[in-house]
Amino acid sequence: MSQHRPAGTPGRAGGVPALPDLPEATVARLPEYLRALHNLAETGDDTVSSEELATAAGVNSAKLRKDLSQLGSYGTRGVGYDVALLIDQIEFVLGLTQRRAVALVGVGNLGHALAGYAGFASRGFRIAALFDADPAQVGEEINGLVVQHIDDLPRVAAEESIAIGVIATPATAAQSVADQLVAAGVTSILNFAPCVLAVPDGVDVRKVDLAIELQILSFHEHRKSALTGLPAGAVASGPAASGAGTALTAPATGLTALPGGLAATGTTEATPAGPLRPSNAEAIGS
Amino acid sequence: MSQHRPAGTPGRAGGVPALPDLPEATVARLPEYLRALHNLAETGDDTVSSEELATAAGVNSAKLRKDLSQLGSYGTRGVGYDVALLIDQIEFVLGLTQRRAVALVGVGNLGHALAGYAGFASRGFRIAALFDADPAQVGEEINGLVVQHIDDLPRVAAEESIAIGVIATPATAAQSVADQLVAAGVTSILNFAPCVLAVPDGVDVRKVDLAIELQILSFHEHRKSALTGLPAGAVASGPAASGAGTALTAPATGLTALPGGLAATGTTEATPAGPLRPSNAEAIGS
DNA sequence: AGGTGTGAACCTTTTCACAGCT
DNA sequence: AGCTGTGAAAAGGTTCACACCT
Repeated sequence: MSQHRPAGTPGRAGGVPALPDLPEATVARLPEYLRALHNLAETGDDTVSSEELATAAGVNSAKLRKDLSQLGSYGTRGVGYDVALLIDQIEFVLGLTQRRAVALVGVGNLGHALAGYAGFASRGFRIAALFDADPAQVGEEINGLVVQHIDDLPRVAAEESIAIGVIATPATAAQSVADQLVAAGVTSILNFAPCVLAVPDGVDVRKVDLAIELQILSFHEHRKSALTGLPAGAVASGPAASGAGTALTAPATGLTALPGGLAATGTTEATPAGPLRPSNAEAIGS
Repeated sequence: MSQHRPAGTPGRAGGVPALPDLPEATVARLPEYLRALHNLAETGDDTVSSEELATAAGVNSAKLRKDLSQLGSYGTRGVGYDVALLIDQIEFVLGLTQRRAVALVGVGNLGHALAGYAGFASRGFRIAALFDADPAQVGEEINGLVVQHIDDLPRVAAEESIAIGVIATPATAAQSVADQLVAAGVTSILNFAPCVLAVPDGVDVRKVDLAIELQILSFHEHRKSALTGLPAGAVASGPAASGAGTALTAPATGLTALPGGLAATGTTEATPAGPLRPSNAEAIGS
């Protein structure tokens, strides 16, 4: 969201004891803690220390404790956190106490897979309807749901109280679909199409772009091979010429040969490859 | 990666003119710029201003300029950026001048969709091999590729120079698959399984968890309805009891009713819903 | 002893605002 | 006149280290 905060009204205001504004970074990690907690609960653990839970969630314990303290969370000093209690807390904060209805638009390749993804159901969501613009797809049954025409969206969205939409259409269709979702009352969108969506204020959009993830990895690959391959100068290949004008100086300017400092720009907390390997019954796929 | 930077060696060291350490936040945005640039190139634009490109990529222009300046990029004051040149620059930095070979493990529901995803091919990657542990799947042909048994990974990875692996297996199998990928020489992993992977130093992991994305949206939904629904006190529903001990005080403690300040914690730059709707020929799905 | 909660230091990222080039 | 490149300020996030509770 853009929404430059009105600059006043930070923490508490009236007499409400609320701790409102969870940092966005914390919000993004809570689901990971939740998953780890469910694993622990399955294996019968009653309490867990910040250290254990942190490892299971792939973060460090300081971060975890700070995150949980934001919830005003109830750990016990000297003991740890009550697993069941913490699950309830996080589920409450994330709004998962109700099973939320989701509309999925676009039942192509990826849409099909998403429609059949068991992880949504097991983690708080119910795919309530499938839509497509292609009449050839309409009527098909996937995983017990019949694909409906996108024009039926407003009616179905109202009937099913759908507030979250998933876009799995080609990029060309995505903006139009987003407009229709918003018109139908959807206020949160998960977008798998590789394009930027314009939406009104108050509507949240998250984007997942599969190719972008790979491109980020590619950067790190490039970086690593620049390090190991050629310790100093001598770049192997410049950019593949694609018809640009001026000579491509910048690549030659550097960026390829790194001096000394080793990459700190990484992506994951590379845990020490050992003990903990939380199993999880949830399957992606068939 | 963890890798606490050795604390010395920041920018340049020897005589190399390099500008090594791109900020990770910048790296994560470069692919988005690249996509936007390709759209512009298709529509015949030769140059683009930071303002235009920023809008097309869903960021603000200050951020874009800072990002591009990190590349030592060649914009022209008073004019803008040369589209073709910038494409080359970014592709070079991201290591996309070679088409990188990717191994995909797990051809279930999601794996199938990924194997058929055209966006990988069009954006710098070649799915070089498909693997599965299930003998029933082995031999199946998907999109022109025959599914091989995971045990063949080392051989194939060497033959095809595979450095990037994608995991689309159930969570239970993911760690073992990751180990096998690493053993086969893979140094970057994109993980779709809902679990944390332990990998050695020097291996990058990125994770995409579909349910987590929805849960983050759910939080914002929860937040919005807390705002509109009940301006002051009176929470409608506490957490669904799930067998915890102590009374669930914290939820009652607040978090539900927000005082004044409007949400700034959002997810997207909510662009003003208007002009620009970059079309893009890339399709997710069939 | 063991482990949470948290102020304070530190680092990264974003935003501002403007000098300086074309 | 227009637009990039960039220092400096502000905001946001992470890590440290320890007081304090059980």
